Amino acid sequence: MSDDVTQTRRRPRQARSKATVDAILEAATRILEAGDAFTTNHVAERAGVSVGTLYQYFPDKAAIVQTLAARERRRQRGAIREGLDGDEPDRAAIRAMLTAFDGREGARRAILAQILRTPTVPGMADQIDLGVAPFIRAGERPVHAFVLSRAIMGVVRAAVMEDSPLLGTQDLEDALVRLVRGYRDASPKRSK
Amino acid sequence: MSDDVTQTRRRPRQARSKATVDAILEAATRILEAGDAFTTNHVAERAGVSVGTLYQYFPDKAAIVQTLAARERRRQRGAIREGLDGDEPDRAAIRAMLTAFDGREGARRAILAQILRTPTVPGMADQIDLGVAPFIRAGERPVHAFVLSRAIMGVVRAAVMEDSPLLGTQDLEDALVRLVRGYRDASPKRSK
Amino acid sequence: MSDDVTQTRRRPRQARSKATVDAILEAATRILEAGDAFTTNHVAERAGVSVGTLYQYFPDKAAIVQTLAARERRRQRGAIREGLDGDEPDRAAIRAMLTAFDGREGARRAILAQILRTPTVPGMADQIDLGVAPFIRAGERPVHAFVLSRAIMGVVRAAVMEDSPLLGTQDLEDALVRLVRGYRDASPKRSK
Amino acid sequence: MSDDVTQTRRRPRQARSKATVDAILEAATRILEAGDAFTTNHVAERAGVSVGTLYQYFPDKAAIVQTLAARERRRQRGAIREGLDGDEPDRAAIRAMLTAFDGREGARRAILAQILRTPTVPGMADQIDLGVAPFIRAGERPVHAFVLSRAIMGVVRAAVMEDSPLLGTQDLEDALVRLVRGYRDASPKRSK
DNA sequence: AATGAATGAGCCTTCATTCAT
DNA sequence: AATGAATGAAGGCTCATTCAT
Repeated sequence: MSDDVTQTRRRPRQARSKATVDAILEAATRILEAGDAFTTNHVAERAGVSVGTLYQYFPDKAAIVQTLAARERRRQRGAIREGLDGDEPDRAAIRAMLTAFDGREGARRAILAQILRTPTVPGMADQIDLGVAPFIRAGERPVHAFVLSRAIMGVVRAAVMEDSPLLGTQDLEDALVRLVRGYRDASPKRSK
Repeated sequence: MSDDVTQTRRRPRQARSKATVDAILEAATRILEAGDAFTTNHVAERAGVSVGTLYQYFPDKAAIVQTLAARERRRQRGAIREGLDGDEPDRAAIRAMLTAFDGREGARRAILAQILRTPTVPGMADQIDLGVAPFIRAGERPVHAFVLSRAIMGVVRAAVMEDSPLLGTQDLEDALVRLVRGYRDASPKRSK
Repeated sequence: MSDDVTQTRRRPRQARSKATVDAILEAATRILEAGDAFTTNHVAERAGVSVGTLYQYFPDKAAIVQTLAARERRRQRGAIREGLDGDEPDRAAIRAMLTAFDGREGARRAILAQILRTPTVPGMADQIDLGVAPFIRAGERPVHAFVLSRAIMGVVRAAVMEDSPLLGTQDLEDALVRLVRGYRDASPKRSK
Repeated sequence: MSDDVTQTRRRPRQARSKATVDAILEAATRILEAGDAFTTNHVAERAGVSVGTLYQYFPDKAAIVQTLAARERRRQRGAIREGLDGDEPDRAAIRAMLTAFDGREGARRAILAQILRTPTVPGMADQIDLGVAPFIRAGERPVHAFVLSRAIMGVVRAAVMEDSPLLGTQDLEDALVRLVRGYRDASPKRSK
């Protein structure tokens, strides 16, 4: 539906709309990145539009964050998929996740923080599970996908939020790979 | 003992004071639990005291959360220590962490969320590292403590925040133990 | 012109804005005049706008007072300048200062009091010095400008604040002129 | 009445009271001096008594300031009187006023500021007038006492409040003397 | 007399959202 | 479609004052 890429002539308004939405999201990102107060008025101002316009495209403030979060998720998933063909898909996936935070760490961290702060960002978890597919042996039960995905996310989130010096190091990547492989290869002993 | 980060304005020396502080903390817990708006006025009201009284014992709103968080941490650490003597200290520790969230999950989750929401809750990370000591082989580098502790925290947090049905199951406990042991026993291969 | 210390948040470009700002300042004046509690909420209410609107035009409470003060200063300076061409510029200046308080003494007094009460109303003194130029002989040292200007201000302030019956009388004007001329013509004897 | 210096045995309570009052006033002074928040709780605490006790001796906060102000006035008046016998009584008086602010300028300034801030400090003006007696020729009308006293006070106040470098200089003293003598010797010309 | 815990009205300020233009 | 002035509920916090002990 909204994926319609057809190039018709009669979409000048929609083009403009797209530009406006982009401007708003870009502004939101920059504000988050800068650590400035994330208010609708600021976002609108920085986007060069009026608050009124902002509310024409987003029902409320949370919607902006959700959109940002969705974009982030999509990006990650894409990156992970790309690595599926290589000979170390798990490492590739981890590298993808970590790399995502290299460039504009500030913005990512802020988005992350904002997401954590926003009560309703549903579906987040499911999305993550998908992304973690490569880590799991076929046929394993859901609990394993859950544990592995949350474990990795936990480490990445902590590294970003705590501004850890480990971010960007080979050490961290190796450790995460070890985490995944160790889990996969360990015998699922039950408690006695 | 010496880890009480709480900055009380007035040391509650008298019985009445102690009761008041407890009432406030109890009210705060209940409000967090109920998901109601966590405002100083609400907390005070629910505690049956005036805002002024509240501010007589806590310098600001964040201090309340910090106190709650400190209590939680202390509890966890104690539980972990107890398990150190058994024959499966790692499992004991994990069980302790998970069990902590059994009873009043709502409150715990809320406290957790509130902590995440409160910018300044320093030392949290270090505390966590300490608790994770039993998982790590002596002599391992810091990166390992970091990764393991955050991984576990990530899983626990996710389970609590997402209200996962896995919470309280043997499956989850087993999976976490596997995570820890797998990591510990895996050979720390470097990337090529 | 360039002395507008006021830091307006939003420049009132539109007619409505201007009207709003005026309403706020007028309300502030009336409240000060009436001796009512000078709170942002009261000012807004009396101005017939919401607090939010008030804060759209003034960054904080102090800014309102500053604006009022700036207006007052500007008025006085203008009046003093006008008298510079006459044959009794010193008398003209004094008359200007005194006259300023004739009409709405209550308001002026309140503004004065409020200024004294507001910690940060910088530059006030310098402004005064300028206004006192006509009283001083060219080449005199700074101490003289200081003493004369503060002396006059002291008298005027006292008359206004104490609600002196002398206010508006020829006597007071004469006495002030005498103060200025006496000082100017006295030989600057040093102490022995 | 309260000047009764008789040393009876039966005044232990009153002695203690006196000590308490002094402690409170001393604490108030120190707080004013330090620029700390001048609140009744702070004053009581610093005085080593409870707020309740403070309110036992002072009906309200303003009373504390008034007492401080009264003390200050008394001190000044005394100093001025002492100089009346010398050959330059006017200079002596001025020196007395200025000297008063030498030692603990901070406190004086604060008291001054506090006085200005406190709406009801009645009688202040009259007291001042008395002190200025030496400046005025016998038989002059009230307006002259008013103008001269307020002029001097204005200069002193400004010097103190603006923390002028002139404070303590011979220049300032000379200028004030000049102000007084110039006024006294000037012919009281009327306006045309 | 003294204590100090408790009070609560009230202050300043923010910001998501609306709606007339 | 866009604008942006206006709204006002709500929040965190202070502090003079009271009163049971």
